[in-house]
Amino acid sequence: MPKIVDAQMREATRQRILHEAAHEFARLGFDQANINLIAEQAGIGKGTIYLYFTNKRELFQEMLRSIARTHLAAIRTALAPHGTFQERLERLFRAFARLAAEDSDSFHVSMSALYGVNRAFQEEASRLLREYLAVISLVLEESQARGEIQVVDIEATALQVFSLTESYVLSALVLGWSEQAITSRASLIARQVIAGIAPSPL
Amino acid sequence: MPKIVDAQMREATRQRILHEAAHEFARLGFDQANINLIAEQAGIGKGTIYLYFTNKRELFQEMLRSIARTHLAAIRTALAPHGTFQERLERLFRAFARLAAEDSDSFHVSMSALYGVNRAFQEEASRLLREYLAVISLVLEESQARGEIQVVDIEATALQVFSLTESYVLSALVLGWSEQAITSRASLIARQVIAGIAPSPL
Amino acid sequence: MPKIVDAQMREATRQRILHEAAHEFARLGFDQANINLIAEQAGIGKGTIYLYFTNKRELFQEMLRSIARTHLAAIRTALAPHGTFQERLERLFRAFARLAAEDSDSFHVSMSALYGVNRAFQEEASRLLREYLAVISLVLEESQARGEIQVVDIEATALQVFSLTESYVLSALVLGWSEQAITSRASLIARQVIAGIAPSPL
Amino acid sequence: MPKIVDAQMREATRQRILHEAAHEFARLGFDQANINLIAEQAGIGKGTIYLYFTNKRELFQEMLRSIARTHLAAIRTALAPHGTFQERLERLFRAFARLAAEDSDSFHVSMSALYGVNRAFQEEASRLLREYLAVISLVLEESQARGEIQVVDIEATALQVFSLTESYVLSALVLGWSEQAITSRASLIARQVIAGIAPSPL
DNA sequence: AATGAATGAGGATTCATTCAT
DNA sequence: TATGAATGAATCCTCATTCAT
Repeated sequence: MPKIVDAQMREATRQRILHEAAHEFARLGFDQANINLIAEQAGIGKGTIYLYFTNKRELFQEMLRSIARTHLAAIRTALAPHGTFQERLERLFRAFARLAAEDSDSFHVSMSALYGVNRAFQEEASRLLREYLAVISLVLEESQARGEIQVVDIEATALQVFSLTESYVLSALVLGWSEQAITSRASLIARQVIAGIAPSPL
Repeated sequence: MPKIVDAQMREATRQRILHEAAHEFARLGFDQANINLIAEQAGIGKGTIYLYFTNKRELFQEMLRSIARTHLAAIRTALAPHGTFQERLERLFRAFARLAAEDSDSFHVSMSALYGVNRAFQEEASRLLREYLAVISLVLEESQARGEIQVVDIEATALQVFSLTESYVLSALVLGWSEQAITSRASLIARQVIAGIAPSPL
Repeated sequence: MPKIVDAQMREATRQRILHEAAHEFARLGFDQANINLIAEQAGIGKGTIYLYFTNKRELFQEMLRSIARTHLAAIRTALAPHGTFQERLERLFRAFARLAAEDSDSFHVSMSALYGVNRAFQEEASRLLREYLAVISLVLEESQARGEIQVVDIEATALQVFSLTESYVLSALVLGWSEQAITSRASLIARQVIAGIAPSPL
Repeated sequence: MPKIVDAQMREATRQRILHEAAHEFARLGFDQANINLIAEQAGIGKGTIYLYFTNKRELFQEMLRSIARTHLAAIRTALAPHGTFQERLERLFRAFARLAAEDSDSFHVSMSALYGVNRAFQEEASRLLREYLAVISLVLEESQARGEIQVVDIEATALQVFSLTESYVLSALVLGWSEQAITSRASLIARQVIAGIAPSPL
């Protein structure tokens, strides 16, 4: 069955390229990243990369989608429907902190796409953000149905939750905080989100 | 007094360059932005830009500092010591929304520097972030002294406030929300921040 | 054996670049010489030149070394240890005249490096000059050992010999003399050098 | 008589420009030399230089002619018709060594024009060389008329004399010899020239 | 399929020169 | 006459992409 082996090899190479691409794009940004270097670090010839991806831009977008899939999976797992709403939020927060710590390349690249100025990728980044929000919104709706919280504007609230997790983690990274320091605040943040969503009288 | 006129002209030109630079850098990012085009749009020759800024990099940094000054001024005004803590926070949130709406170029560029991957400007961006946080921290300390809130970790809390304002606003921009839509939630966000800072028992 | 062919092709291309470079550098000098034009005249794309040489400067230095090797080989052949000292000197003089006539580009470039003001290459040029002098010095020592001449200061004398050959030839070129006109004086120059070295009483 | 004062001032400024130009051209060569810097060091505005010289090229040529005049004057003085032919030659040799030591800028610039590759100035340099040779030729003719020497080809001999002085001095400079070391060989060189010109039987 | 030598578009920067003051 | 701010032509070099092998 050489075909299957070939297909596996091909997929393995593809993943290796995506991995090294993430590393380089995270390190230098889209423009400064060097295709030749990515190929070299992936252990293939520089021409070969074009057998897997149309061009640099396409490589970047595929890498972005790949990262998005990983992140979304982590988000979905974290938000799995067991435990209280607060526990689910805490898990989400910790998941982000872990992602940022374990694969900071992916995290940086993803953030850069979202907030970076290169409008060329804004559309893709926007789609990415909407997917994130969709997952969070789903949880909000569930929790509302269960009477755990009471939300007026689901989308806006989802955005708040997102801001309070991904952006908080990123800012902390920029300031050089440890994963430990970030995670230790998970519970507080979760409580704060809930407080903001279902405010008790001041 | 031709000297004053000249100095005024010079400053006007400098500002025009900075403005167009912000536009281009916001549109295309640092690498893709074209110095020649910036000069052209500023109505000057391409060599002239180098009479005002040492090189492309310096232009970018100066533009960043210029934007930071504007943003910091807006932050300081918004956080001026009158009204309750919640009112001050609301004003801060509205100020950010307004900045983002009125000069989205500046906002994007500033965010890109903070969260973008171009490590070349990370140091400057980090300094910028610290300045933002310093202003917010000051207000937190004041409010704590007045007994309005009770904060354990000032710096971490300031970061939360920052995340919940600037990042929220930016995400909303990415999603294409109107300033109206963003501003209308100012009160809620402010309440949420306070809830997170001085949590009432759940 | 495509490898050998490739290596041959590569070396051929390299030589073609060096040749055209010598032509352009001789025509316009280091600064005015145009890399793009050199590439074009060598029949390759402008990027290709950088696959063979790091940069313009490196190209110039390599070209200089290449010329130096050729000149040194000619000098060594001319000074081969057969015939009288005067005959060897005559051969040296004729060799220089021939070099200047056959590849005036190389000759000009080499002289320019020695006497030109571009300090950037002075170190390399100085090394080049010392190599020339070393070869001549060797012959002087041999001839002295054989009792043909009597020299007090070998290095200074070598410099004299060098001046009276290379510089004389170059000046003649500047004045537009023919190789014929230059060569016809070889015998006289050789005699003069010997007279200066081993002066008979006036 | 403000006119005379003005004319004097103008001439003084012109000389200052020429002096600084020689310094810069000697230091960096024609292309790398910076007009602005020359103006600055001459204590005038960068526009002013164009009130004295049409353009950079013209400035260089004027500077060359100015240097040539100085050198020719030194040559003529050295070769003044008193003393034996050998004494006159010795004075010539010492004069060159002194010129090279006292105003190395001029010496380098002049050599660079003669032997440098920038063909743009070759015509001017050639003219310069011919003037040098004309003066030397005159002396040769005189000395021949007096029966001091016997020369077959005046022009070629003049070129030999020139090579043995200017080029020797320059080569010595390149090798870092002191003026002392160079001058001390004046007598020997002069004798050698005469030996070459009026060879006694070997 | 894999390779990497060759390509050339693209752009930041310098600096001689102009000209309004 | 003197100035220097403004100009833009000119060019080295990088690197994504192609294509012959």
